[in-house]
Amino acid sequence: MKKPEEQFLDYLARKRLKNTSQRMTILKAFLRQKSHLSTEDFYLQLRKKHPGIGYATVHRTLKLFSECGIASERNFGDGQMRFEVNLGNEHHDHLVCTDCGRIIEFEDQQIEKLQRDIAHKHNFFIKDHRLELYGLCSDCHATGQQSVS
Amino acid sequence: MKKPEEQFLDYLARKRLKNTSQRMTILKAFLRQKSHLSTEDFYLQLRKKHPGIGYATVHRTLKLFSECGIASERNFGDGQMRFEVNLGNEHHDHLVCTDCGRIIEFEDQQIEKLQRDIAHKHNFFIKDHRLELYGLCSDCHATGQQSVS
DNA sequence: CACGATATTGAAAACGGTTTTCAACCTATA
DNA sequence: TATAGGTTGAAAACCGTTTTCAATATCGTG
Ligand SMILES: [Mn+2]
Ligand SMILES: [Mn+2]
Ligand SMILES: [Zn+2]
Ligand SMILES: [Zn+2]
Repeated sequence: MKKPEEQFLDYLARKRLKNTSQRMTILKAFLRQKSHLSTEDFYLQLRKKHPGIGYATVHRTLKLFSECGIASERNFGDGQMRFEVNLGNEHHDHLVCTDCGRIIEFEDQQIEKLQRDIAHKHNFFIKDHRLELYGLCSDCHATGQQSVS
Repeated sequence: MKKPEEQFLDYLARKRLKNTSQRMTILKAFLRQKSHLSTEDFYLQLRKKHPGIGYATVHRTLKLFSECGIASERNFGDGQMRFEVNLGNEHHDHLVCTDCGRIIEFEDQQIEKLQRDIAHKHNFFIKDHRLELYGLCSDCHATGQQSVS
């Protein structure tokens, strides 16, 4: 597995795109951030240290990360696109706490197998899938209460 | 299981909402339509026979259907909200053809069980989940070609 | 039935996240 | 350094969803 930095630079070269200071700044920040951040949240974080970089550039660069394979776009149904770093290339799915927003990742080979079985049964060619479990994480469940809103 | 019409009328009564001709027209049309239609598509269909009914009313009424339990909102990641009639109350998941838009429904108790196991393992309380398999349906796969776009 | 309180309607505007536009600017190459 | 062409940030456009608002309809009550 190539390092993310390398993978991104290779992609830029391949597509005759340019290596700019903004792109490198965003890349470093992105690799350091916790994952599953929305574009907006990531931008707000970044802006603290790099107030000169515009939202549009952040947005475009995150899309580049996704195109070159070092990031994945996620959509947890709250109307915001989220991005996460691809560590290795293992697939995983998510538990999403609807109270505190916590995201827990999981992988289950049995489920993946059963999905392939279903697709096969319908003569369906799977290109991608998404499995998300929504509910309350251990912290939010423990109290027996959802946060007062 | 109560009939959808009845369930909707009960809901209106319970919430002290009014039984209007628009709502009844939309209800009848909705129960007749094929499921998984976007608000826009449903509205365009409806407008052919009932040009007087506005988009806002359609939108609001579909939300009412969802609230009273006779419909479910779906989001297949194309940026459009979709609605489907709840036949009975059985849960199901979807195969989504990314080429022709065909939706195939399925239900798999093994997967549901494994999901509960995962939630339990993380001490997570599941309120809802979504599982969608994206790819090519048998028709679109058979040709070996995606449609020329 | 008529009244009046209250809910509903359709058109248009507002909303919110995403994407594009554009003129100034930068990068890579020679 | 000169040039071609990609990049940038701000602002505007976009697009599906939701709200606003004045006119209208519903429905319990007299
Ligand atoms: Mn993840
Ligand atoms: Mn369905
Ligand atoms: Zn939580
Ligand atoms: Zn298809």
